[in-house]
Amino acid sequence: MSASQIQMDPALPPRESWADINDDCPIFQSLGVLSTRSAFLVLREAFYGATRFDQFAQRADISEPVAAARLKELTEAGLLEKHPYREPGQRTRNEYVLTDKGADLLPTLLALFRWGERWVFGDGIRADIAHASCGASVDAVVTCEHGHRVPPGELRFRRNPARAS
Amino acid sequence: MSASQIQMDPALPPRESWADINDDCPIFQSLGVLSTRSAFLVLREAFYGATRFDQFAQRADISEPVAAARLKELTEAGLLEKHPYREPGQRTRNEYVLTDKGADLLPTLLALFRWGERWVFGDGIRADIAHASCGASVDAVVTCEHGHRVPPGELRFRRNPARAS
DNA sequence: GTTCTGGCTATGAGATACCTAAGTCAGCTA
DNA sequence: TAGCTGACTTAGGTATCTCATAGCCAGAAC
Repeated sequence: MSASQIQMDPALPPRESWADINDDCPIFQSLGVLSTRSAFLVLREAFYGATRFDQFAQRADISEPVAAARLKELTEAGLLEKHPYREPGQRTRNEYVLTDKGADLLPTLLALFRWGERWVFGDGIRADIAHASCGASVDAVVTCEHGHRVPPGELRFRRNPARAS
Repeated sequence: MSASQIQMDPALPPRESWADINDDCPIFQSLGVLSTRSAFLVLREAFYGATRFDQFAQRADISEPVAAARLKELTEAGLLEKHPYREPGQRTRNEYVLTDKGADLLPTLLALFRWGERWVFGDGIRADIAHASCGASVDAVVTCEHGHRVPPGELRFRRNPARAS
């Protein structure tokens, strides 16, 4: 096997014989909410500070019906929350803010961001996300609970584990 | 602004006025290859050890035409490589293996995996990915180049930076 | 009351993604 | 030479995603 593959626990049966191969997979489940491009773009804008309907539509460069559909889905899925607010002299409006569940997608978005920089833009860096207090660029780094940086070849998949935490 | 939003460099103009808002965005560019559910599933199986056509189709639980289309796209995009090989008494076949570019999506997939575990499965953990040499669970952790673990509130977005590296 | 504006909603059409079922094709086996 | 098998490909249909355009509605402003 190549160094980029995840080692499978030798005690596991061959993958072909697993039941519910997708229903039991957290990646597949995550894609339930995130299967469309516009969902990623709406979340991107939420992280970049958008809260209002027209901001999402305009900044993500998606049509209003799509923005409405995505905001509704993401709200129903618990990634965004609708908060009514009122500016003086204006009627009540809703703003959409990230919940903890939505905010927890930051490592995923950041990993995608960095991958795109490295492999699509290459050296022509157009933007950067940095640690505000020290100025260094950030990335989503594969790390174990003991704080080790883990190279791909040292990953092992196992089922129903007794988790160390 | 909420603690989950990324701070924008104050020197930047308001986001509404940015040109090429998506063309310049590495997330958007990454979604060019990864906009479908089946692309994620095919990559998942590549990380789990699939190399042959029927393994991808069966293990990802997608139809053969979709598997063929995705393998072709991912190969053309440089995430997978086709390698002819031959087992004794068999004719030549192709195996599909992750390139460096494809393997570099591991943090993204892992981040999605962990998010699904936390927010879809909750405590009913069905699987785990661990550091083989120490046994601890791994995650994709937002970390700066100086090694700091960076909380969401301390992220800052900036454009055309002089990168520290 | 009439107008205006922000925040959606409705409609219809085109592209994409997926499925099942059937077909092709190379090369080993008998 | 006539299967057989693994690796796709083709055909045809449904569902989903997206767009552009147009409409609706609440609540100021006038």
